[in-house]
Amino acid sequence: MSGVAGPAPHWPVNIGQAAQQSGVSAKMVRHYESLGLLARVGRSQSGYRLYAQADIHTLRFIKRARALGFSMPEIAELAGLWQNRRRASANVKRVAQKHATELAQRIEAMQAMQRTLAHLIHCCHGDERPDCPILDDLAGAARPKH
Amino acid sequence: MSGVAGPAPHWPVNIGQAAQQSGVSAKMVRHYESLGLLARVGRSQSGYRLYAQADIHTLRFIKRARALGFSMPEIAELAGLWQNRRRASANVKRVAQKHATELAQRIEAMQAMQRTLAHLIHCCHGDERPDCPILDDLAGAARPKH
DNA sequence: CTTGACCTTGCCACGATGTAAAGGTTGACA
DNA sequence: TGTCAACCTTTACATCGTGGCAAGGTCAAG
Repeated sequence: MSGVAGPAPHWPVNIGQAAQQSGVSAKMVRHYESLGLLARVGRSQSGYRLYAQADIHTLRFIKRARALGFSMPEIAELAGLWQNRRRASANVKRVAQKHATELAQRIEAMQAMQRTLAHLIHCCHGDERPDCPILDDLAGAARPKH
Repeated sequence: MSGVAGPAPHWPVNIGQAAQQSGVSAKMVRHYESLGLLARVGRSQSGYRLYAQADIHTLRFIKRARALGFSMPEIAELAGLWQNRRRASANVKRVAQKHATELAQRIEAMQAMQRTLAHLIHCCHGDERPDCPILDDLAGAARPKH
């Protein structure tokens, strides 16, 4: 089963192994736990955290959700739904839809910036002379559009 | 001259007026000063900051550059070029070009997220049943593409 | 017993902005 | 004169996700 390289570790594992298996840094594993995203894991006699395979799955879930840009509260909600066998997929879809909408808005804002930038860059001859439409715009020259 | 509403203030003005005239919050005016973006302004006998019209222009410059997504170090560089009469517009253009490139990369990353999200959302029927391709994806189902 | 790799907790940093606290200044008004 | 509100001052803390460092405990191998 363990498609990852290396000898199959014997479970449960310490945080280093958990980090390696999940691709999440040990630091962030602790952080997720402190946020309540990860159920509090067991501890060894000496206080080391002990992770079962289910915890690794959760960590991978979080990592994938982060890669899609979900915020931590959103991930918390998604993880809750994930572990609830009686969930309605509509709830999951709603969270994803909301995130997608916000993402689209941020993209649009950045694209607006980029359009303006591209225009200014296009207008700037970019030589040794000091005249520069980019600076003129930033200075609020508010010069007529044409 | 003062196209902004209200009676023309008598210069120099306090930070509140400067904030209002420039559209930058008083908090951020102080912050920009601490970053060295704004030349240290004069002070009244009682320690109040005093702003001349040139300072308002600089604040508007910073605000506009922020609106285009430039970082504070980039704005510092741009402001330096702005105030240097012997600048080469090529330097300005280089800064803007670099920013535009980074912006494009971030936009692309977010669009990649959005494409995946849109696909997953499309696949999720979003009803009361628990089956959900969104959660399946997050759980690393890594199901075959078809 | 020592060494080195691992783990623990806790604090600081980023970037840009907001909020809040605790106190000084100013101007108007009774 | 006293008072009050509006303004200013500095300082500290919050965001969000991540990295790094420090001081110390644990464990396994030599």
